[in-house]
Amino acid sequence: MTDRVVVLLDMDCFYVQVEERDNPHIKGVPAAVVQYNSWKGGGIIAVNYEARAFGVKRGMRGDEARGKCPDLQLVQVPVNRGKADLTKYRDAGKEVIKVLCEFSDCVERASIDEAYIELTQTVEDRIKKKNGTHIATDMLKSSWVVGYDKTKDGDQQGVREKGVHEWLNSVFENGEDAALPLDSNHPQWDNVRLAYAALICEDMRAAVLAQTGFKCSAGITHNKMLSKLACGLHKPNQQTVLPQDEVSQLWDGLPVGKVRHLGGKLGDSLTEEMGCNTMGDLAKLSLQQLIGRYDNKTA
DNA sequence: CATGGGGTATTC
DNA sequence: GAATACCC
Repeated sequence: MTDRVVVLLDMDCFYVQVEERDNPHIKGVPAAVVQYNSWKGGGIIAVNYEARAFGVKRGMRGDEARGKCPDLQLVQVPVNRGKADLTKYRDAGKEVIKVLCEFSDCVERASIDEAYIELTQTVEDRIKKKNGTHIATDMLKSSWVVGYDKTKDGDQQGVREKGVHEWLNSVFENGEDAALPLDSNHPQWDNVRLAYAALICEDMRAAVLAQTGFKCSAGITHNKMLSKLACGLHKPNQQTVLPQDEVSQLWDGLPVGKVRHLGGKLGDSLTEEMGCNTMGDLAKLSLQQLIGRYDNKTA
């Protein structure tokens, strides 16, 4: 089903970014947010990328993290009535949602720091308005395209740019502006829409940064499941397009537990009882086979 | 005691 | 409304 265009936008180490905005002191240096601190330095619930380079992880105790990174800045979650109070992060999340609503009237808040944005209509409007223009490689400054992103370490930016260029050429066919006007008769209509969605998403993330000061990553595909997956492929402060024609290759190497909702008991059951190690294995099963083991809806 | 507070969705 | 599953 490739009818819609959907973006998942995920804030990078959000709680730390909120604290960095409040206190520029901790910007550019290793930092983490902890809740409570009396027992072993508190539990870490967010880590910035500077601190991740030292091996600091979510779930670690503050003391343990200081062992790995002596200069780590630890910021405590405010406490209210004896409990960790996440209100300030929740409010900051609302600021982001407000910006996203400028780009679509269908925005789903999925958590404090994530939202799904239905861009189908926005993309269609943009294509109609911008018809006759094309998308140049340098308009997609922070975009990656799955299947065109093979990096052999070094020159990351060069690999990214080359991949985007090749993909745009294949989608728009020699010269990036052939086969106009663009409409649903275009032989690569779904990819044309993803390309415009990537362009809009670059603008959307720039607007989030300009209006809130926060950076984020995004996934751009035809549904929520794939956009969530794509978002995680290039972080932080980047975005990833996953064209539908690349999905089966991606699935062949992807453990089922990496997909949203399959990270728990259902995923384990698929692996142990149905023999599915990867999403590729799962895709080979028929609906009938799944109905034999799970209830209708789950199947 | 020792990740935990909080969200959605489903089922009974 | 409680219990369960899954998520960040």
